Amino acid sequence: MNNSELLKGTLSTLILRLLSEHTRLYGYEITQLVKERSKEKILIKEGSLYPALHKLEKDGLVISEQVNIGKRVRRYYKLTPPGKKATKVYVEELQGFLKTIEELIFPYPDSYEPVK
Amino acid sequence: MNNSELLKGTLSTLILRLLSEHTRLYGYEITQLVKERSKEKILIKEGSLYPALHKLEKDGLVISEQVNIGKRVRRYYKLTPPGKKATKVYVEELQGFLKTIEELIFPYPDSYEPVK
DNA sequence: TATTATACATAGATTTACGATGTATTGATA
DNA sequence: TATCAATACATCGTAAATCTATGTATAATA
Repeated sequence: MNNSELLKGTLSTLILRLLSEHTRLYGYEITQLVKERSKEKILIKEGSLYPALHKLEKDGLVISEQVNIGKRVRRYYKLTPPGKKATKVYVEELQGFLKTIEELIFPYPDSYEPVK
Repeated sequence: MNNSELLKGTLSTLILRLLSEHTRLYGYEITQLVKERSKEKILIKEGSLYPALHKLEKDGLVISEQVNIGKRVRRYYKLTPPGKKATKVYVEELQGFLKTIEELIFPYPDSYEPVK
């Protein structure tokens, strides 16, 4: 068990959520943003990020735009209208899931009766 | 995105946690317990549960004991001493992760400055 | 000049949960 | 009594997601 396992299923929601609070973001910027805002606890690897971004684009939830910064290439991503709707749905789903897991993980009232 | 993806990485911790609050549990009982306590929101499938239990046993975190109930067989699982320690570690790790994700997902102060 | 940071990308391995399937007993009900 | 749902175990093959490792290249800094 490690963060990478726990991260599964939450990464795309996380990306969408971050995009929903910024006009546009590029890959490296996302990794730094997550790193900073999670206090180094979540470090998204390129091998996870780029495939995830490509999938989001393939699914029409984000669109990308290549920008030249000097000789360097930067690919900016932003939400599409369907992406904005999906973000709302996914975030709510994730919040619900987190709440459910917390209720299961944290101590609970002793109302449980074993299956007979 | 669905619960099964979100569940990844949390299932074994969930099982360990439930075992830490009961002397012993058997497979089917665990599915029902999770179903009940999650208000039907998390339904653990046999195809997930048994491999997970077997892995926990292989790793020495739980031990099982076969009990005959009439002609039917029941396999009870309980924590080993290392399993108890691991439970504590995993649960804390999961709680930390949930907290981190929540902080990332929920609205945050606008202190962020884009990477230059 | 060498190293670190920036910035993209992908191939292959690993992990994990699920769907489908199988076996068998028990209890309810038609 | 026959049938179906619930109980109870298990495994195989698949799909999805992330990581490691690797590669390319530019920019900044020591």
